[in-house]
Amino acid sequence: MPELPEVETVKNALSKVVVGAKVTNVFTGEKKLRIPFPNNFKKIVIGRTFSKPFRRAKYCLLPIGNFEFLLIHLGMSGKIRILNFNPPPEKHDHLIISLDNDFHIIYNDTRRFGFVDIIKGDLDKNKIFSKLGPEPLSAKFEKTYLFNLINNSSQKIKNLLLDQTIVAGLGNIYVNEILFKSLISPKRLGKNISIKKCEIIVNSTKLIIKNAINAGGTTIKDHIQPDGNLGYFKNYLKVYAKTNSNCANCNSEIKEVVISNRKSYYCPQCQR
DNA sequence: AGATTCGCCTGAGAGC
DNA sequence: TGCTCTCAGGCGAATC
Repeated sequence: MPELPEVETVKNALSKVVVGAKVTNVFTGEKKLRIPFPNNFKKIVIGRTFSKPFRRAKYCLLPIGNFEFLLIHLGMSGKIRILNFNPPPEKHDHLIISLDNDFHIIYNDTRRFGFVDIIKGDLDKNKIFSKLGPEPLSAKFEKTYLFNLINNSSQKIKNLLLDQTIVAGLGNIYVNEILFKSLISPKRLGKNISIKKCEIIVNSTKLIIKNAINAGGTTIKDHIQPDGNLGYFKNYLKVYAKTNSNCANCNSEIKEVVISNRKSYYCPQCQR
């Protein structure tokens, strides 16, 4: 389930092979992703040269020209493989981009919640990107910013942290871990969180996201790094999918509860 | 307008 | 064994 650290891992891997490389061929599968490939996709992409990829929230952007980008979103089950030979398409391979340096970028997505698109123009004016909140690792994501956005809210903190317009890139796994580290219940309402607690949340977020990036993301079921390795942050998870195991702090049982149709895992003793 | 729910999709795993 | 059911969850659309 690719969240920010998983996409960061993908972006870093792509950066090593695509910069300065020219697209020589493009394969697209028959099946429609969440958004279909744009018209003339192959025509647009073939012959283009990539410059340095970057990431915003859970999106990976590969510049292919002036204010023009190949946009990749991995959805739930999207994976990138990078190979130095031209592979026959496997099941759920939806896109293969062949480069003049003999590397091949493969987009594979079992559940097809992801998409690949081409966008143009200033990102600040883009429909997707203009709405996103700050990156969790940026200076803009700090306690006063968070406090001002949530201190009138009757929504649960779990939902507020998943809201991409508040902070961009967090998903279910990391929000569970962040709230555990912050000792705050996922059910606590935004308006009942002090600025001091906001500071704790912000610091926990930055630490967990940094550590997850360093570990190559989290492999629960779907995520693999583009080199085929797993994401090792799974080894550091304290609560996510740990129902009935023991809390690392107090040894009492981790509980699960459904909030807005999504599983939350927490320690009722430690998290208030 | 803000909050909540639904639908998209496949495969793994549970239960019978 | 094989069928049916449930679950995973990012995100935008639909609905309350």
